[in-house]
Amino acid sequence: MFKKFVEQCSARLPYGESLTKSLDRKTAQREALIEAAERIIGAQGLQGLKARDLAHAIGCSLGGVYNLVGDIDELILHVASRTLRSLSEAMTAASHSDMAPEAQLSAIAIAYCRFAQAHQPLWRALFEHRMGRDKTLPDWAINDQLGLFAHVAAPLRRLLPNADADSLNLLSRTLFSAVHGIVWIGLDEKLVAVPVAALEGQIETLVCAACRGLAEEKAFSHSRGNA
Amino acid sequence: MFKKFVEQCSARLPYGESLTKSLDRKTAQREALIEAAERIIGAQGLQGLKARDLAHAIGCSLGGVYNLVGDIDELILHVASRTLRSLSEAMTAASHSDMAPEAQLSAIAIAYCRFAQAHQPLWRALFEHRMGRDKTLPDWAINDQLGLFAHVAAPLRRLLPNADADSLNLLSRTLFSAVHGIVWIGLDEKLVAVPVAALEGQIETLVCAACRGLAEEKAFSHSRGNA
DNA sequence: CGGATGATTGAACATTGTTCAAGAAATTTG
DNA sequence: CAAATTTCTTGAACAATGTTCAATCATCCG
Repeated sequence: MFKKFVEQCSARLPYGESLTKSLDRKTAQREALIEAAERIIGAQGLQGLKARDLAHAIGCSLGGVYNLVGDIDELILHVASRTLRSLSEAMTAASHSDMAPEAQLSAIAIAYCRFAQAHQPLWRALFEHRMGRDKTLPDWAINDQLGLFAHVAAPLRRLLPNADADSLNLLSRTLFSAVHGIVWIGLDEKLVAVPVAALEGQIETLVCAACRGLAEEKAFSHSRGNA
Repeated sequence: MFKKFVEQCSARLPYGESLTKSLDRKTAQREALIEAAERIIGAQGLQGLKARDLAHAIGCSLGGVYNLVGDIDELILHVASRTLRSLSEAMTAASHSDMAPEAQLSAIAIAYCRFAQAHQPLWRALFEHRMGRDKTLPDWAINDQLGLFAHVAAPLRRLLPNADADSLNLLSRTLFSAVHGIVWIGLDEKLVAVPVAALEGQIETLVCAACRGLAEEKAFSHSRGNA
């Protein structure tokens, strides 16, 4: 009876060393799985991701995939997490706090646009993927996404020194989302694609216009703080 | 030999009257199919649309679905077309050209947001749906979507009387996309949802700020017309 | 080595979209 | 009306895919 054995010595792990060794191997293989998934999504989009291809890519059997990861959804979430990390890095790299706030916001937005172009399938996967119904998004995945808005918050605070923290949070999200929308629709092959030069120009135009308009909004701290 | 018969009198349709009658019945059933699909997507989202359910819903066999419509993708496109029509109507209804341009643009944006809330699954389906690979979007579907930008163009022209037509087209698209992005991310259950009141407030804030910023941009017609 | 335990496998299942040969229905012709 | 011809409809079959799990294999301890 294995159960009894475990109950007797739950503190000491059975097969102590080998367990960790096999765990290491498992996490390594899991990493390989995530990387394979990333490659596939990057090349063929979310739709191209097939359990059998993954199994073949990392050299294990079909069932093996499912003891590295609970689910294909979970796997996609891991890829998304990676994508968000590199996206975040790209935005950080473009964000110089010695610029004027509008220029910094523009630069962040342009960086977002470039990243989206350069890794379109991975980037689209971030927003296309819907959890299979009833399954709910784990917290870490949500927090990853919220981190994106943070990039916008700092320059925005400099732009609007009178705004309170809640307004700034909301506005960060809003400005980010606006740029996201422009890029999303601008790169959509479904519609007539906008030339990329024009797209970046539009982003800059809108970000600058919004900045100017926001900065002018008198006393952003109180009267205009819409609920 | 039927072929020979057809060739002999290609002008007169064989089974003349009955052909049109059966065509009528077919288009009627097709309409029913589209409506059923609309109901299902509206209730359960794109993922909930199953060929077998559709067959059952309109009382025909599984195969029958495929001689009303070539494809599930095509069916979704028809539903999307309907959704775009009602969305367009909602925006038109909210758009009063006796308002100040900024107010009109705000009103259109708010109408977009309300429609999206009220018909979230149908609205999301517009942007979530990707054509199965290699299949390409028919022209009528593309034109449907481009029509949305037009709502923004008229008030924008009043706001920026000096802007040339190309700039206006691009800017319409940009402004629309920005609002779209705000709504898309604002309503995303994946992230912490923004309260709807706040969402509408944000839309208004951004649209107004952008309008002010754009209007100030001196001589929008020439120097600043980014490529 | 032998037995116990964990890991891996791949065959089997469930769910889908899609096709198509065969049967049913309808329409024309004689 | 009956036969012939054409069209429509059907649902069984297929292919692709995610997921599970009993059986097999590998590994580790004594």
